[in-house]
Amino acid sequence: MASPDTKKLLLDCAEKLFAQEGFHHTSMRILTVQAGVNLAAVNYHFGSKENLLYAVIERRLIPLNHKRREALEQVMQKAAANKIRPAVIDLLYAFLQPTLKFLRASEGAKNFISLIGRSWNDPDQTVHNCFINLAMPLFQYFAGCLRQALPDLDELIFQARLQFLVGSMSAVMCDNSSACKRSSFISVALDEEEKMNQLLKFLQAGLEAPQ
Amino acid sequence: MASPDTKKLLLDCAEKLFAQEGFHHTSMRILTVQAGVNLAAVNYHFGSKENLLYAVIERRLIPLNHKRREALEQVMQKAAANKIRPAVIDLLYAFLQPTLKFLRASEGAKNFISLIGRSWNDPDQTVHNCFINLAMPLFQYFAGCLRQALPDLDELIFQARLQFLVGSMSAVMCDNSSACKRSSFISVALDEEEKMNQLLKFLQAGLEAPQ
DNA sequence: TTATTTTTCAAACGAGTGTTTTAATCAGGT
DNA sequence: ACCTGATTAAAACACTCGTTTGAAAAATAA
Repeated sequence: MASPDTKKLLLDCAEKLFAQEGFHHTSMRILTVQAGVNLAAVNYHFGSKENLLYAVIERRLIPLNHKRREALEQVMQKAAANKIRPAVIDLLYAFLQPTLKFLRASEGAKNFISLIGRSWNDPDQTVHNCFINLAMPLFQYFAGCLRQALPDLDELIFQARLQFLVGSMSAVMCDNSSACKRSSFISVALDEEEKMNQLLKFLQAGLEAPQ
Repeated sequence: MASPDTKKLLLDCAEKLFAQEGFHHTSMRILTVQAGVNLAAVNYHFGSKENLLYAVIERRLIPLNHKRREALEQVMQKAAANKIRPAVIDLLYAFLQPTLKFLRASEGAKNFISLIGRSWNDPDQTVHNCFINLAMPLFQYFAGCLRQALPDLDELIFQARLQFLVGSMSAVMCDNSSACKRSSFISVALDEEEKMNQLLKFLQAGLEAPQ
């Protein structure tokens, strides 16, 4: 274990390039040159380019989703203790608040979040499958919580609204990337906290709209 | 003008493959084999792969956006005649209704809509720029109409909500693709009309939510 | 018919891809 | 010192990519 540097250099650089340029558009040559390591380092340390992608997503998504789950469970427990339904707004907050804290905490987090935001609808199977495998369990738990908060909603309508929710969320996440801003018609935007706050209100209103 | 067949075969096949597999993941070999034409046909008829993408998007998006603009202008004129503000729900309907009709009218339309839905956040510059160039004028008009329907909203908040709207819309559009369903956790879904209807209500509630 | 243009076809081109190989270099243990 | 395993380095591998070429084939015009 002589050099943890090389692995970290690659993870950080890959996180940035995958988010900004896309997974397939990032070649091993560009990646390794920018990271300042040898071309063969990726295959030596991670086995393959695809495994590197998994490592990039895993490194940040597992702790982030852990925080999210904790916050969600807290809301559910509180509701259960008071024998009331969980509130939609509380669940949304529990899901989004860790994301906001996460965005501020680490340097490459914005690139990572943008990578995640895009992965949901990525036409490329590699990226999509990797993301889905790592994100699905928590998301299904989140969906289950929301279902309990909206028990009167028709099941199909609930699922549709869940899809709208995912769309809005991933749009916001993508936007944090500098690459995404290249064509945005929005000149100056809200800071992250206020945008999250607005997303919260938007989603609450949409989810609780009359059928 | 001996063979309009080849061009149409290529456009149809490209529309399908670009939507399902992504632009870069669709090679000229696969494309031309599936279309039943020679490898060199794309470069002969369209000049390049990128020009083919432009042709694919142009063919359907220009008439579709024309319908959308007509419907939007009608809403705006009616509001102006009655000297009232246009209603958010009417504008949303004017934008989405042509899409729904379009989805039913033509065979490859679903693939096309899914391609468009993804293009908004596509990390690939080729796809993204092509889509933006062709879609932006109408979208800015649409945004202007919505702004008139929501004059009391803070400008930055309005722009944020616009972003949420785009996210939800593109999520729904992506979903129409068979490729996107591969990992969807949704077993049975609403038909297109009811989903559009639900999207309408969801967006209206979100856009008109208290600040 | 001949002449001319348009379209198709197979083959090759040059560049770029992820990965593997083989030797060199480095570290730590004995 | 020597040995051993981990890491780096340069080069090559096998492959795919979009595009181009030049001749054959088909369609159109005179």
